[in-house]
Amino acid sequence: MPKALPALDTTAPICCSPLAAGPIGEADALEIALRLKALADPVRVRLMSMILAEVDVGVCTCDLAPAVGVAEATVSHHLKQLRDAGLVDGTRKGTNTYYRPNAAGLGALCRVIDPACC
Amino acid sequence: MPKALPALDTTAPICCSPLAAGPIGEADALEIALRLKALADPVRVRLMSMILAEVDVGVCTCDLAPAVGVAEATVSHHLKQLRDAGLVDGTRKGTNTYYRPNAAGLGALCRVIDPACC
DNA sequence: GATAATGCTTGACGTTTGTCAAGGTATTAC
DNA sequence: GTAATACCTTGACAAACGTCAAGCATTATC
Repeated sequence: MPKALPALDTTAPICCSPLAAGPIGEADALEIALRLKALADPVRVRLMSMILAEVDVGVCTCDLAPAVGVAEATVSHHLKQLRDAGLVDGTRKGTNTYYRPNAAGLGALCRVIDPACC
Repeated sequence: MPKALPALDTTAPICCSPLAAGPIGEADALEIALRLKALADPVRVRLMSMILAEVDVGVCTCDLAPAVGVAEATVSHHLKQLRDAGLVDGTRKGTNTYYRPNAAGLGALCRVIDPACC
């Protein structure tokens, strides 16, 4: 019986010692795990790569849905998770919502995983 | 109805273009997602931090289980996932199995997420 | 206003995942 | 050889997740 995971605000970039700095507490582990989980899905990985590829233009849901081959509602659901994890930003322009990568969130997550990387 | 994820050999470090290099295919996305998923759990994040902290000594299951507060069988289950994802290595010495981080696997995963990081 | 288009939310479903108890397999010590 | 220790595997159950259909909000166009 998995204990229910608490709901947290993960929109801000993760901010704690890197894993290699020593054993971390339950709270920090949960913060890291929630952000990793936000990216740990094939569809979301592909969405992220498309958003990163069009960093200067921005991409809307209607473009992403056919590109990954799932329903628009599902894409919207995935984008919400990426947004809640602070990995992408969405800005509305007219009827379209354009998504861009959140460099701070991605970089912070990367630094936590492997401090030797930077 | 989520389509069943195929089983892959993910013990080798991920080896494909970083996300920011452009839209990636389904196969690569799956490879990345499986490795991220291996780390996307609070217990596994804590286990990883403990293994990283004792990189020169190595840690055995019997030490890890009480430290994270779950049953030994559960720890073994988590360690298997980390091993299958190529993030840690386990070597048996007598009755104990000692775990060490797999720097190549961790570094490669990090590079895929954020190429600006290295 | 009225209509159409785009994106988000809700509900339902089947799959996957995390957890532990119980049993199994080596390896060491006597 | 026997007993004990350490680890892994299997089975079962509950929680979480991915997917889509249907309906709702918001905005643009007429």
